[in-house]
Amino acid sequence: MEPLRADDPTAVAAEVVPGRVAQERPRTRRDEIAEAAARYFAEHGYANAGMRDIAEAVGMRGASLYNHFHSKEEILYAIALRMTEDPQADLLLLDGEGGPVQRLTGLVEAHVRRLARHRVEHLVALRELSALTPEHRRIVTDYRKYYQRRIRDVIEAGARMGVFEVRDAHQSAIAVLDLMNGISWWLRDDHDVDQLVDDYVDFTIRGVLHHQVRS
Amino acid sequence: MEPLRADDPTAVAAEVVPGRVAQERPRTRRDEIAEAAARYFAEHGYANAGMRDIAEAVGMRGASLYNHFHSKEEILYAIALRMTEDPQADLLLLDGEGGPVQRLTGLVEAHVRRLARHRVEHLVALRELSALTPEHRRIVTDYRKYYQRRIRDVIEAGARMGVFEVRDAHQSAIAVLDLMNGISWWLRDDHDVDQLVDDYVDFTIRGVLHHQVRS
DNA sequence: GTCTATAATTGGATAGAC
DNA sequence: GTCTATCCAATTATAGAC
Repeated sequence: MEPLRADDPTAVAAEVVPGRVAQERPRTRRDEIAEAAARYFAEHGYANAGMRDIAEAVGMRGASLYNHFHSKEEILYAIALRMTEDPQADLLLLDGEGGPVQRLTGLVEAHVRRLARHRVEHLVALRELSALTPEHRRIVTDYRKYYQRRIRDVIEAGARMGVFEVRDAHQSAIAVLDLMNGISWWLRDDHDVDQLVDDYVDFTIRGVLHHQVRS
Repeated sequence: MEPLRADDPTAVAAEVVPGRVAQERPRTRRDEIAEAAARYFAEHGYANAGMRDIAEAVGMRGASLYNHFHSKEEILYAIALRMTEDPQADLLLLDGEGGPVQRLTGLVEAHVRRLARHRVEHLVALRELSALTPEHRRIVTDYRKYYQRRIRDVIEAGARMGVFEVRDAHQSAIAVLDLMNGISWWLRDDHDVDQLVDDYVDFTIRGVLHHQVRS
């Protein structure tokens, strides 16, 4: 018989409809562990992190972690899931006010700000995908694909209206995402986030998508 | 007493002066193992690859690998070193003919083509940096910093001449590199490389760096 | 240089008291 | 829910024959 444990994160994932705003939950012990683990994973790599290391970082013994997570992989999954699930809420911006330029600009801003806020978790989610179980990896990947598809669609709409100039909206969407996600590899805490946002709106909207600012 | 083994890759690294063309070596058994390992690392992750798995992929037993490498980490290091050392040769293009635009265009082309040729090794070198020993990681990182610095310098030169329009050459160099390196995460073998090169020259030179093609 | 066999250690996970 | 103590599986790496 399976003992009673913390909720399976898979269940949480199933409840969230892409495009819906994720619920703000109260900060639990689980979250605290996941965050400490993310910091450790980011610095030493998932594989080089022992359960004892993670436990120490949060001030308990290795065995106690199993009251909050079934396994080490589940900790990683919780991190990766959060970093792919939460951004789905930002996709509402693509149905918001203005045309494709304003909408996508809003999404880029939100994406970069969120990434700056959760730099380590974001890095871990990107880099350690291959450490997830196939099932968990699939769930995370599906979210990512949906997010990318939505961006491609705005780009396509903008291209049809003549505000973007692209050869292939799919390829451009990839470029925009790679550009933004690259940030998590080198961002430091002392970076000016507003400046960062400005730069990346410029790189993506005016750069990759060749939007001409009308004067 | 240390037994006689394959050359320490560190020694190879020390011989190469950044900016010099790396020697073309005859294809050794070591290279064969490293390539097979890279494919396995790319698919399953470095940590999930056992020496037995790598050995099987190349048609031998686990113990036999130790005739070619001192450790599993050394295999990874050989891969990572090759993927950071070889591109240094392309930096010669930055001292070549034409102005900053032509020179950097040439480098982007070379970079993307090289990346397409060695997609798996490139991905592994990027993603598994944290699995290297601190010493090895430092060597690889130093090469990368030098490469990035050289790109920043051409961008700065182009900006001074008015052919590029950038706020901060350093930040632009990062964006250009992130954009290109992102390719290794999603590239498939059936991709049209010429098309890819055209797209990424456009994304970087005309996009990120805002170079206006004079008509 | 490759093999079989095995040493040695790490590290995820569990048992059961408190 | 946290602890101590421990199990046990996996796996890097070595020994020594061929």
